[in-house]
Amino acid sequence: MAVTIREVAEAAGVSTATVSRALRGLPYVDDATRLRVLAAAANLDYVVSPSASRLASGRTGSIAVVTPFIARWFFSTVLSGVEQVTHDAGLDLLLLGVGDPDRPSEVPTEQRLRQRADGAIIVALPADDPEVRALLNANLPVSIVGSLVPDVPCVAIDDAEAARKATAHLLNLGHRRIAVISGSRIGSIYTTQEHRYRGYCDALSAVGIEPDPTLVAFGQFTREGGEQAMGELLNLTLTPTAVFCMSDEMAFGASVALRRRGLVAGVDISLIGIDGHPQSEVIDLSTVEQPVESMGRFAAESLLAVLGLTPPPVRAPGLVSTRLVSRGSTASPRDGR
Amino acid sequence: MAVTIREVAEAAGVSTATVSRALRGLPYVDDATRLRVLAAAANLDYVVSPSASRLASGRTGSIAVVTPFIARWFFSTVLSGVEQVTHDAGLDLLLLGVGDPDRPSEVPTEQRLRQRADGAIIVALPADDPEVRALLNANLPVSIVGSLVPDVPCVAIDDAEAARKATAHLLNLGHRRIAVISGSRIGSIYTTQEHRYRGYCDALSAVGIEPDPTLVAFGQFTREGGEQAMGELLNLTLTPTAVFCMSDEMAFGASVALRRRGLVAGVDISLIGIDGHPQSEVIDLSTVEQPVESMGRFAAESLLAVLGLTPPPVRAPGLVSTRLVSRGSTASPRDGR
DNA sequence: CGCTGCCCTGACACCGCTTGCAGAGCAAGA
DNA sequence: TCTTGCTCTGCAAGCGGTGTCAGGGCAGCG
Repeated sequence: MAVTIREVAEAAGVSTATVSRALRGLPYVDDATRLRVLAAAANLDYVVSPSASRLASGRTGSIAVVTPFIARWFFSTVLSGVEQVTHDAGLDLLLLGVGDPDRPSEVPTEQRLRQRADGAIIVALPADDPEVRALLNANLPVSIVGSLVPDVPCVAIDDAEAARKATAHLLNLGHRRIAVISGSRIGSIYTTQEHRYRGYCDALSAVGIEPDPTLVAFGQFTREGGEQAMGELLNLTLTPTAVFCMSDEMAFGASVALRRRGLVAGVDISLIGIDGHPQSEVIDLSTVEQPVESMGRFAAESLLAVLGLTPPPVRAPGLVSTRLVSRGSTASPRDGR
Repeated sequence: MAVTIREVAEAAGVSTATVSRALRGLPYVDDATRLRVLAAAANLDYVVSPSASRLASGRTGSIAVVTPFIARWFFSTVLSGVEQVTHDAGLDLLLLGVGDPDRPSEVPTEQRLRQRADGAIIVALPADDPEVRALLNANLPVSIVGSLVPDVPCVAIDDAEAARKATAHLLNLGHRRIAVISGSRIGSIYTTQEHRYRGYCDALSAVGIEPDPTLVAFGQFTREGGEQAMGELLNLTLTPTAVFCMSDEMAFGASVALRRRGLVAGVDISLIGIDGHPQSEVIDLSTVEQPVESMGRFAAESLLAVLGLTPPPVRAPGLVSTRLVSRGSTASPRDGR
């Protein structure tokens, strides 16, 4: 069926071992021989069988991305960054969803992962989940996007700082009653929201404001959730003059809630998110931008480096910086509020 | 290192052949034996080596998604649908980007694809591109999202009809000078825009309006492109009263252009897109919705059926229906315009 | 001229699993 | 009792590469 290394060997008049060496650019192959082999291979449209190669060498030539979501902007953008790198490096990219993210028992086991990839990129999975931890402890090369774990290459933003920036921006505009739309009420395994909540509190405390628990709503990091959370905040007797949303998507939902009540973001209530989602510009939403695609690229590059396939990237892993983008959705509070 | 089938065989007191059969649920294995094997395997944390299994059986147990984009909403949403299905079926999902989409010479060759996947899902790639065509002609099981190709399982919307719906909606509201924001000026290999342009023209012709070439702008199917295209339309001496954008993302850009000039969609100019992008609700954009995630799921299910892994899906492949969603961005033209 | 050491090459034993084939055991039918 | 036909199991030959090892050729050196 498919053309095998043996046929190439025969066509080039050498042994299969030599073909293997020539094709992979190993040393100790005469230039003339190598050329003959390359020509024969090209001539026959030969492609090495990855299965055979994997079996024999133990290397899979592919890396896995383990992620709880695929369609959401943050995740697909990370994925896109990863793909650019793996594509250029000639590696296969295996996409492993985690199934229902609220029941993360679907994290692939180390054995399963190791059998199909040389390394894995873990996107925004909680490092203290037992299954994730098991993966990290296993000596499978891993690179992480979205949280910091000691002794593992990571890319993440400083969640607390990003939240502080956003909240401080609102404070600087003169807001004092600032609500926050967080993820889920129950202590989620995802730590992002806790860090961001801390940053929010820190910013308030810094100007002597006591965080008000009634000004916390929960939006599940989804647009719909953000919409509902904003609805709840608007039902308070004393409504906030500004809302810090822990993600742009929730801010989008919040802006829908505002519109439904005839309110305008940046006029009646200020709104800020975190992400730098492309749509934030569309609705003129202030936000704290994070370089998501390069984070994906960087995670992949770090992993390749760990695998010894490339020299290590110039920048050291760790925290990447965020940037406040002030747009029309944030303004000083109106008089009398 | 890893546990092999031999160790399981030994632990269960049977041959490797029996282990293989028992684990895969093949017939002709005594129930008691099967149970013993299963227990031994579980006990040892055994996972079959996919490389070995692939090499021996010729089946890879994985399917490939070939796509020009990953981060864009339509594509990541399709991908998400596909992943749900492959995940449930226990198949590996290989993600193959096409590199720079304007130079689609990076479409993987049949040989390369066949070596690493049992079948492929091709997302929104032009069926008349020579490399894509080569893939389709090869007898590798394939399923297509986004265009219709004879004798291949496909899911797509009727692009012309969707465009007709959108345009007719504007016409019904009383608009007569309706512009269109298309993809790229040069005859792109992607046929989507041609079909949608035809639908636009058809709708106009149906009410006796001659399509006006000066009312066509090009937005590359990106937000930025849509913004620029709308800018051009607004610079016309005789500006349109409504604009049909061939995608929601371009409509998002268009709405930014409007805002920058202090215009309001649905008041000064009507705007409609195609997609049903979740953000369309956020900016109150009228659109023609397509069921993107289920399209991905359906493509995957069809492929599994072709591979003989599942019974064929109930619904026949082909065109899926779209739904006009009328929102605030479309309204009757103001008097005097 | 013989020896050493370096290139280059081929033979061949795996890698871990699947599968065709053959054989054993056993029940049913002749 | 002897076939016949099942069910169940093991043997062993691959699948298509990789990597170790040994060997041949040849230049350099004593």
